[in-house]
Amino acid sequence: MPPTKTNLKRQSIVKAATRMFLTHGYRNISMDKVAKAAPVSKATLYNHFDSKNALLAGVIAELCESLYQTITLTDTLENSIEDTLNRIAASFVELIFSEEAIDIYRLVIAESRDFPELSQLFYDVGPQAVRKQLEDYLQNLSVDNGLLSADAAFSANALLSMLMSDLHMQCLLGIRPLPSEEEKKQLVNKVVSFYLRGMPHDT
Amino acid sequence: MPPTKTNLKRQSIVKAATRMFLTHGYRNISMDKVAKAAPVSKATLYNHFDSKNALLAGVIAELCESLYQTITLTDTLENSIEDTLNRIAASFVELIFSEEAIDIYRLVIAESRDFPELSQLFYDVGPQAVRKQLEDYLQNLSVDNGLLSADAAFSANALLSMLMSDLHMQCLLGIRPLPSEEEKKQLVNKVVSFYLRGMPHDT
DNA sequence: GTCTATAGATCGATAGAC
DNA sequence: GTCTATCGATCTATAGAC
Repeated sequence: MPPTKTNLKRQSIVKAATRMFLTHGYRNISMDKVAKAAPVSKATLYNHFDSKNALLAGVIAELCESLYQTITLTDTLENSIEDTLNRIAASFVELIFSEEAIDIYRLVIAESRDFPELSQLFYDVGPQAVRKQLEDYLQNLSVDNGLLSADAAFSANALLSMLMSDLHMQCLLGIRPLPSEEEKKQLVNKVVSFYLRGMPHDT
Repeated sequence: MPPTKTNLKRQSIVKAATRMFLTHGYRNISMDKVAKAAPVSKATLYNHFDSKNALLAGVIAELCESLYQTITLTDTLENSIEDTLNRIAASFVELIFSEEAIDIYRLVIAESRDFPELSQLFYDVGPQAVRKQLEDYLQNLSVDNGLLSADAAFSANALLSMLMSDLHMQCLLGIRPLPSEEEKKQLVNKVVSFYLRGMPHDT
């Protein structure tokens, strides 16, 4: 896709709409405001997106694409279980407690009744992708070492849920700031060590 | 407060607004629609609530009050730890996977940017109240039996977080139906047994 | 494709009669 | 207190000139 003048306008529109939707919510942002911020005329805006709903769909789609690229860079080195879980946990915590991830989650939840397909998209490329990755790792671990029970799905959910804790709820509700690097580090350490004790094992 | 005609009107307004805000979201419901559904005239509506924002605040306040009454009925019998945790877990799961609780949570999140004080109210009388109750129980347990580490707050969070699992996220996103009684029962059993293994203990 | 100007509907909130 | 009627602002979306 060559950077024609039209495509540049489109990028400008999506960029402005993304920022405003994430910051102030879909319902609070009018097409006038998006056009003004892009900056393009409203006719140009409607030339690229048939409706405000279509604009939201485009915004969410691009956000999910970049979200997915952020996620998939966790490697599966041959370290100890504890080290690997710590790395996965740390990258997960880093992801979900980012300003952007919180904003996307809030936006998708707010519009989930009117746009369930966007919720599904977000869930598949975000939480579900991470969960699946961890589940596969735990499943292989079970086969190789006989360390885990057969229920790798439950184990993966348990770990990720504890990493969210109620910190994530508070951030989502906007009643506390995002955790500091130190807080995130402590959270990961506590959860992983708790988790390892709870894992079924032979000894 | 006697059931005067005015109070009945007010109740009717709050009831209608509650149902419509929870079902369709605050931004999608106009004061005209609330008045029509109550049914009262718009002037009467504004006589009881100075603004649409004030109406939302009233609705959330009443919802939180009834939410809190639903929560505080967990008793602290002198049963085994496993039994007690199972009962607390079951009542928590029953609460958070109710249609109404999901709707309130979604509404509060959607409006958290514009009404952080409502988010705070919801958190205090809902999640925080349950968490505090469980934390106190675990704290006493620690003192009495020497069973737990000093960090009762972390332990309480871990249990409640696992009980939410990603089931709660999916329900919040509206991409799956509420869990059946059987699914909730299995979730509680799995989580509590996993949790008990992870608890620090002497043996 | 992009612009200005505007249509048509609906919003939150209010005035004045009873 | 409650009603009908309406104001001014703002919304999504479109028409027509260039």
